[in-house]
Amino acid sequence: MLSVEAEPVGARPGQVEPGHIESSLVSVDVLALRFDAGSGAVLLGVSRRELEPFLGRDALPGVLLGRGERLREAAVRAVAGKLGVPEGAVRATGQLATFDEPSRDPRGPTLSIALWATLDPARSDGPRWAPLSAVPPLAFDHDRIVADCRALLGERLWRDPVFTAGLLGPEFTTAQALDATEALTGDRPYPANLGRLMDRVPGLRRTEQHAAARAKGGRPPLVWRWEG
Amino acid sequence: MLSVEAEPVGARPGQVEPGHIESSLVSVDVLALRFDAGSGAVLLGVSRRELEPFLGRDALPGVLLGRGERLREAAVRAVAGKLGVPEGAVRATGQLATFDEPSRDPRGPTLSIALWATLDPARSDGPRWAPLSAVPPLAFDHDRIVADCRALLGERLWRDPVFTAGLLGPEFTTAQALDATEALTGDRPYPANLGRLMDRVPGLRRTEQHAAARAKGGRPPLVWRWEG
DNA sequence: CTAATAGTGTCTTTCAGACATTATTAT
DNA sequence: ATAATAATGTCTGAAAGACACTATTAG
Repeated sequence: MLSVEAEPVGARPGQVEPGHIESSLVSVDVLALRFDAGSGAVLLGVSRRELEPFLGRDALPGVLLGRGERLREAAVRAVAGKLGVPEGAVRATGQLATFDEPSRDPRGPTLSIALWATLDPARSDGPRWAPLSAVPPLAFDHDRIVADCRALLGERLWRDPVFTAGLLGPEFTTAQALDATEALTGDRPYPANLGRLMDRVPGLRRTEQHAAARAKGGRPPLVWRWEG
Repeated sequence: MLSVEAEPVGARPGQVEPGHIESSLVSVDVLALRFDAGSGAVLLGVSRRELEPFLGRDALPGVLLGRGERLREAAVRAVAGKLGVPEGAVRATGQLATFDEPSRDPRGPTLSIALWATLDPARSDGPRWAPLSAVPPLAFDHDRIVADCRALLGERLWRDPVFTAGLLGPEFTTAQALDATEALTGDRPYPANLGRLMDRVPGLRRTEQHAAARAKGGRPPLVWRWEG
């Protein structure tokens, strides 16, 4: 299974000889998500490329995985280096999928492991954030990565408390929950139905508090909070 | 917590200097599944290691990913080289999760990308197959990989027609469907309930045919078939 | 008051879970 | 007939979907 083993000899492309390791490079590309409570938008962090290829184009923040480095370390490094987000602002990370098209990077075959990262919006302001529902064209195959992974993120919301709490923060209103759900799934649920769904999320509690009313008037929304 | 699940971000050791690329090796480890229609067992292909480390122990079939090689190619190569299964016997493959514990291989940091592969049982006989419900202790962290991925396989059955058709073959009986579901999820559904679930699987059709009766007598089961 | 926003009650449909009952076969 | 195996009917409860109605705020 590893390089030091002899593979059965036969003319197969991609064959690895013992001692002579020539592997694809591994990059970690991050869907860095930042929930703006004010507008209710889920923002995706993008970075302008300062090198060829795709110089000047937007791209997902990504780094090459270092030897012995863990995926989430690399994701934090990417978010810090490419978006300027301090490491402490990364609330949680997790795997999405791996993209292995050999021609996805013109410099040579590169594996891309896509991770999500949820950020604390108070500590991750910066220049380049795009609403997840209107991401500009990106470099490499990142348009495809975003499209594929957006569906995965939509499935994860409310099912994975670590992701959901990381995205929405320690407390949030029903209105914000509706906005975030719409941003990730493309579909806005009915308030009553989302409320029942949230009642069943482990660790999430409906409080008696109401948030401050909005500028335009209207009943103030309920506050939800994670316990533990 | 499962490695494939979300992780909160904590303290991180180790950094990588840019410009000096020294990446972890990438191995592709395969959960090669073979459904034995006779016994109703889902069998996992394991290979005995012929080199250190873990000499003589069983392990998942795996290979190092070659430069520019696709994950699917590597999975087919692993199954062919380590299990002796001809390439044409691989019906389908897909991603499961990535395991990035740096110490998972004593020879050095190695990323493991776990894939599933479904095999044609008629063309993939061989020496070492273990029921998925009774896998022997494996080398490296493969026990953990199997445990984590078994849950993912259970979720995929009936939801992913490519996986399900690859596992069960072009046609199968209700009894076999019950057995396969029990093997992957650990839970045997009621026949009526599984029948209704299968009625909703796209591309799967309940036929009017009955399979040959079993040796012990009893009503012959219905045959299900994929269309297209 | 009205407009805007949000929460609640409830009906419907879908789906999973759990049987009891009926059907078909070998012996 | 009896045992073995499988299919079917039906009841229950959980969950999603859809909507009408009520509640609370700013102006």
